[in-house]
Amino acid sequence: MKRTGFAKADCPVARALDAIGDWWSLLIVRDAFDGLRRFGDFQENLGIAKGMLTARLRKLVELGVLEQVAASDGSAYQDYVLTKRGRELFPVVVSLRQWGEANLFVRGEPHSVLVDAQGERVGRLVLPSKAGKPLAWSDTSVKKVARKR
Amino acid sequence: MKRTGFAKADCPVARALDAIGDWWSLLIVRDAFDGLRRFGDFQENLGIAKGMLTARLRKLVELGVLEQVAASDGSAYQDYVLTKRGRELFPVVVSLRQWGEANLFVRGEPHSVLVDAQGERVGRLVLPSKAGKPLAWSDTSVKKVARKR
DNA sequence: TCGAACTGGTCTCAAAATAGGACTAGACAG
DNA sequence: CTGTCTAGTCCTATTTTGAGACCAGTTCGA
Repeated sequence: MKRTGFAKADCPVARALDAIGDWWSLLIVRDAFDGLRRFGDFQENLGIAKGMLTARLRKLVELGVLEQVAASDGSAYQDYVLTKRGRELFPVVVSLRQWGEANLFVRGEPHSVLVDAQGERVGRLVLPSKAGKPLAWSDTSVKKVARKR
Repeated sequence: MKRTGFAKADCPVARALDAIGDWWSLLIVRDAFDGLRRFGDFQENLGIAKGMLTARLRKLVELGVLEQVAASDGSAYQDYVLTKRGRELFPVVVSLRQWGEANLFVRGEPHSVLVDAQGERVGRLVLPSKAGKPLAWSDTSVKKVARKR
């Protein structure tokens, strides 16, 4: 009766969700992109139970998404910062943001926005094709690997 | 002691995760992108408990991600198909796939791949800038809305 | 046309995950 | 030194999940 896992799935989507697809992990990553680094910062900002946060941070460190480094303020404490692997989650966070913006706010309702260095709102993520035209869902399909026996 | 919710958060990422950020919803959506439509197909393919699946499908229909339509095979049953809102989750699923491919498989380990109409593997998602150069995490920041009082 | 099997659920129970808070060891500030 | 802050650990109550028994309506096969 264990929670079902997908760590061994053939599908990268399933593995990704197995690794970071819980209620908290991506919010922690989002906060890390926002510059939060300390245990207490995450805990206060998310309102997460401390035991939960401890467990999630540990898992994210194990996965290589975050790493612990000496605190940037010179104290004896530790910071949690994104690794390269963690920073590669950027498109995941951005795609969720864009879907949420477009679908979960009533017109005119305020929300935080992602801006570039000039303060301009960024455009939408696109999946480029060889030809240069962005690919839509209907232009693609998933090629499965042969099933194990 | 209810599971904490983010349905009212200012941050679109938090709302998106509140809506679809659980263990099953995005896998159901992925399967829908793969062409699955029937209750039994999802149940068999995911190995999800029926009660869970019933609850998740109901929630996805409520959210407007899926809708129930008369079965395409002419039987008296129903199909679950992606709505426009559901199809807009495509970049979310693709970004998870790409992160999973790059980070959760050992070299040479087989996995399913996303291909275009010609059978070519698709490229990576990019966040375009005005200038045409793709934006990276470090080129962006989140502008928060003023806190409610 | 009838019985068997399939479909899409509901219901129940036990196991696992989560929320919330009390408690604590070491760091730090005055 | 003393009190406070940080980053946890540990405990308990509650919620969520997993697994499967059960069931009504639909479809199939002979």
